[in-house]
Amino acid sequence: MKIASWNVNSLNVRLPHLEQWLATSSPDIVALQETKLEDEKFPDDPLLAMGYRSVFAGQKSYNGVAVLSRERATDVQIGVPGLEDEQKRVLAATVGDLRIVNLYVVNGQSVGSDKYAYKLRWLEAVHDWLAQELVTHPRMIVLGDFNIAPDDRDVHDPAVWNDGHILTSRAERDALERLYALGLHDSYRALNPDATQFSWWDYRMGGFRRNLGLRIDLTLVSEALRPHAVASDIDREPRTWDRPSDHAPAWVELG
DNA sequence: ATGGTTGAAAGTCAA
Repeated sequence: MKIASWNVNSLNVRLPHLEQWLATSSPDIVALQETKLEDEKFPDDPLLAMGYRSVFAGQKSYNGVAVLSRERATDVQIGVPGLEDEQKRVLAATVGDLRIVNLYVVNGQSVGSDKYAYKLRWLEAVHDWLAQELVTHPRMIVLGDFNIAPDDRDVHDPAVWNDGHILTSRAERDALERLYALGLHDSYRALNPDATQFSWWDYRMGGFRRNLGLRIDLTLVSEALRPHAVASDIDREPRTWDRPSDHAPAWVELG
């Protein structure tokens, strides 16, 4: 059972890449972020032709999340209950005996900005919600674009990506560690303790060519699933394709 | 990293 996350940065542009990647990687469940598509424009027909059903929550131009699955998804939840947020960043669904929580975490722009404050508030709301959700759904995978690099192993240059920097600031990492404290474990790091591999490279300044990346796309597994997580990796190949997303797919395999 | 690139959209905003 392979479960993946990919920020596609416009599903309209990236559908051919997604199709190619689905054909070769054959995941069972895929969480997509930044689809940037209104729901009526979601390409559910071509995906269904490849054997994937879709549930989605999108908007024009920005944000947008979806879950693709070979098995039908049920109990779809859009957004965090009780959190006022017109931005489509959260989609949860049950697939088989797994609860899938797809997150497109707020970027935050820069430390101290209004968007940074929004990011931290948003993460706190997600934390409180997931604490409740885990009671009823112990077999949970929380995955997506977290827009947080967990520690120095996850950045190309810790001197640059430090406490003063967005995506690596202490408060952001504290928020991520509060999710860990719920029993949500970073499967990639648990299975690859010494590896440095990135999931995002800035389009600018030849970021990918020079491997100036961060690992910000995460697949967290709940305590009940941790013993079943047998492999986790990042597939950087789609980042080499023509007109790529700036993110690569990250995945976890449950045995 | 005080620049630069991409996407959506039609001048900028978000990342």
